[in-house]
Amino acid sequence: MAEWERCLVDAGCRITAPRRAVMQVLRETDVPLMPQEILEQGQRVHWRLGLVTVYRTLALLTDLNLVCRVHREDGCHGYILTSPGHRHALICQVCRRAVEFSGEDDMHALIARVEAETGYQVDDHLLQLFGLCPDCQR
Amino acid sequence: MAEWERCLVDAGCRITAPRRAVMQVLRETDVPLMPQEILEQGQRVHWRLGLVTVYRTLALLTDLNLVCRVHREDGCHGYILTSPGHRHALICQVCRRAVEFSGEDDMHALIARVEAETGYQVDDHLLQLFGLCPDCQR
DNA sequence: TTTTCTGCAAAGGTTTTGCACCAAT
DNA sequence: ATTGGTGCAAAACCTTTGCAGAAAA
Repeated sequence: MAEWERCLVDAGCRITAPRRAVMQVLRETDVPLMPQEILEQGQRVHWRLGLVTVYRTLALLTDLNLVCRVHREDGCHGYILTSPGHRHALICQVCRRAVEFSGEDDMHALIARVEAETGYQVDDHLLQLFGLCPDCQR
Repeated sequence: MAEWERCLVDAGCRITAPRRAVMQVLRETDVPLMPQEILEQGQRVHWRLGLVTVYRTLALLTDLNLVCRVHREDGCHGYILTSPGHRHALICQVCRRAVEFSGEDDMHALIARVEAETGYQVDDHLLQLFGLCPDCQR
């Protein structure tokens, strides 16, 4: 049984065809996909898949921290698998291919400084980088 | 004439009552406001203000870099005045009060490292911090 | 007077909800 | 057999667009 399936079972959830389809689509991409795109690709795996179920599945997987949501400047959201220990996305502005990176060391330095400057206690952060991937630089 | 008015005139735009109302609301808050909230507060200044005009004004002010948009975890957007030289928002999760901070030095270090690791060329970044402001820590 | 701006209404797009049926355990 | 999940339809939102009238320059 795959790790994500164990995770769902432990949470008291069932393993279903729609959930398998969504996970399969997400495992096959390194571009953050929007719910509509996940639907279209997922229907090639499970033709009865509906958009509502995609939303509900993404919400579940996000709660379980198996999937994370990235923000786009236009306000839409894309979803990619969560990579353990790598929490931030770097997204190509041309082909939208995303890689994740760990920025914890530099972030800790920045956060400590901002906490000292502002008096705020920082609990969470949202960091995304945008640029050109190696292929699109040519 | 206020600086923001000069900025609009230079861009070939007119100074109107709805635009004054939106700017006044934004100058009186340190919490990022959603368009609907800007409408409600702006109507106390200019009762004819409509939601469509709020959106159009925010788009204009954002284009002119007088106002910046912040992302919330729930997917909504808030708007606050742009502070020169301070590009990132730190938002209190209890009272939503926001301060801006400059993180350029640490960000440059992080970006240089990520560029070296991934081969991407990084052009832009989205960074927001969330936590507790001094008042809400008690 | 000329051009831009505004407000309304309507459309467009994304996300959520209600409900009856279906499927996993 | 039970409980949770699914899909459809419709609702609820947020945001944009078309257009005629109003206001700034």
